[in-house]
Amino acid sequence: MPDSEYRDIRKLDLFAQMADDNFTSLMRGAYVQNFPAQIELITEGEPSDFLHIVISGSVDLFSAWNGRDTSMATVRPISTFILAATIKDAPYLMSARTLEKSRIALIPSQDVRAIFDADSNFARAIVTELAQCYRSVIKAQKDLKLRTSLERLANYLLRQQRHAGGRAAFELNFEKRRLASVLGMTPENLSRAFKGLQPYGVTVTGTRISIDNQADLERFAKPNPLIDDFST
Amino acid sequence: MPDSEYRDIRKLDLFAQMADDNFTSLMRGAYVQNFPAQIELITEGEPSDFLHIVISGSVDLFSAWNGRDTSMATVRPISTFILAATIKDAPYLMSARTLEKSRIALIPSQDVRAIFDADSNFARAIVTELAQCYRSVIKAQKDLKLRTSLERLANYLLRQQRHAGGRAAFELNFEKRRLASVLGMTPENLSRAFKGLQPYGVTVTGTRISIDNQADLERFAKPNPLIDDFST
DNA sequence: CGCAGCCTTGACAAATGTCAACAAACGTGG
DNA sequence: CCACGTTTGTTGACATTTGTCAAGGCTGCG
Repeated sequence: MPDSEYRDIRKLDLFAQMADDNFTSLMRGAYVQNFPAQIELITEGEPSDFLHIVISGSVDLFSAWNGRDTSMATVRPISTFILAATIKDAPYLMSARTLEKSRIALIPSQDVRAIFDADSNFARAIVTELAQCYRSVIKAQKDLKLRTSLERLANYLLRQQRHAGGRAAFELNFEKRRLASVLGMTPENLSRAFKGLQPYGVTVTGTRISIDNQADLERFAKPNPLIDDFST
Repeated sequence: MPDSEYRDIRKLDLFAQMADDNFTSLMRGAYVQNFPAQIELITEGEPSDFLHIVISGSVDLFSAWNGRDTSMATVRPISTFILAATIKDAPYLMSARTLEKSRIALIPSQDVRAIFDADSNFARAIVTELAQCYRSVIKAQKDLKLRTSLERLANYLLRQQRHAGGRAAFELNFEKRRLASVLGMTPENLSRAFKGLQPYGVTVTGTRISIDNQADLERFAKPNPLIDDFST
C-alpha cells in the first residue's frame, strides 16, 4: 500500500486515535485492490469476512427481495462500510457494488475484532462511528415515512446544494435511476417529480440542477435538522 | 431502587460484563420513576441528558414532521433506548411516550460516557448493542422500501406469531392504529390490509389473530432472515 | 347511561407504479 | 471520427396502491 494511502486511512476518525502498533498490525493483514465499475464486492447474506474502506471511486450499497431491489446508500472516499456486520460477526444485510473504477482496502474482520478488544481508543472510535451510522439510518427512515416523494426530492436537492457549497446551481453526481431508488421511487416518478418542483423554481438540464428561488423551495421542502443535517 | 430491579438491570447485556465498581457508580447517579400512560418522556430535538431503561410497561418511539407523525419502534422491558444520542451527546432524533403505566430508570448521559471511557467491557457491550440497533433499522428500512403494505403486514404477523410461540392463534399486543403507523400506513389502510390477507387464511377477531393456513401465508409473505429475523 | 376513542366501511381523491414508445446520451468497434 | 447498439431518461396512458373524508358501529369507562 502506498504511503500516502496508509496515511489517509490513518487519518480516518475510526483509526486516528489508536496506538501505532495496533494500527500497523491492522494494516499488515489488510490488502488493497483496484476494481472496475459495476463489480459486486459483497453479497447480502454472506459472512462478513472483511471490513471495507473506499479509498477512491464510489460504492453503492443495495438490497434485493422478491425480484425488487433498492439502493440504500452510497459510500464515498474515504470511509468504511459494513462496520456493524464486522463487529457482530453476522451476515451482511446489504450488497455492495462499485459505481466506477474504485480502490478498496480490505481488513480481515477478525483482525478488527481482535484490535477492538485490545485498543480502547479504537473501541471508542468504533462506537462513535456506529452511533453516527445508526442516526443516519433513523433520519433516512423518518424521511421515508414522513414525506412524500416530492418532498424527499426537494429536501435531497437542498442537502445536495449545501454539500456542493450552497450556490444556486450544482451538479447531480448521481445517475437519476439510482437517485430514484435511493429516494424510494421509480425513475418515471422521479422524472415527474422534477417537473413537479418547477413551480418552486427548480430547473433541470441533464445532470445540472438550478435552484432559482431558494426561499420558495425551502418553504415547500421544510428542511429539518433532525432529518436533513449530516452532522448532528 | 429495589434490589430485584438493580439485579435485573445488571443482567442486561449492556451491563452484565462491566466491573462492579463501575456499575455501582453508574447506578448511584441513576434514579427510577413511575410514569402513567401517555406521558411524553422525551421530545425530539432536546439534548440527551439521560439514558433510559424500561423496567416495566412499554414505550413508543415516534417522530413528527410538518403536522404528520409516525411510530418508529416500541421498547419493551428490559431494554434501553436512545443509546446513540447519549453516546454522541447529540439531540434526540425521536420522541418517546409511555404506552401504559411504566417504570423507567434514568442514568445521566455524562455518567454513561464517563464509565464508557473507563470500562472496556462496558464499551464493548455498547458497541454490540449499537451494532444490533443499526442492523435492526436497516432491516426496517428494507421492509419499507422493498415491500408493499400488504406484504409488510403479512410478514409482521409471521414475526409476531413466531415471537408468541409459533401457535396458529395469538394476540396482537398493539393498538391497531399504532401498528398501522409502525408499518407505515393509515389505520383505514390497515383495516383493509387485514381483509386483503383473508384469502391467505388470516382471520382477525378484535386483537386476536389466527393464521389458518401457514403455508399459504408464507408463500405470499416470503419472509427473509435478512429482513425479518430478530437476532442476526 | 352517555360520552369518547377506536375500528370499520364506503366513496372518492391523490400518489405512485407499470407498460409502452421514443428520444437522448453513452460507449464500442470499425 | 463515425455508425451502431445499448442504456438511460422522458412522456403518455392507464392500473394499482394508498390516503382522505365522512359516517356509523363498537367498546370501555366514568
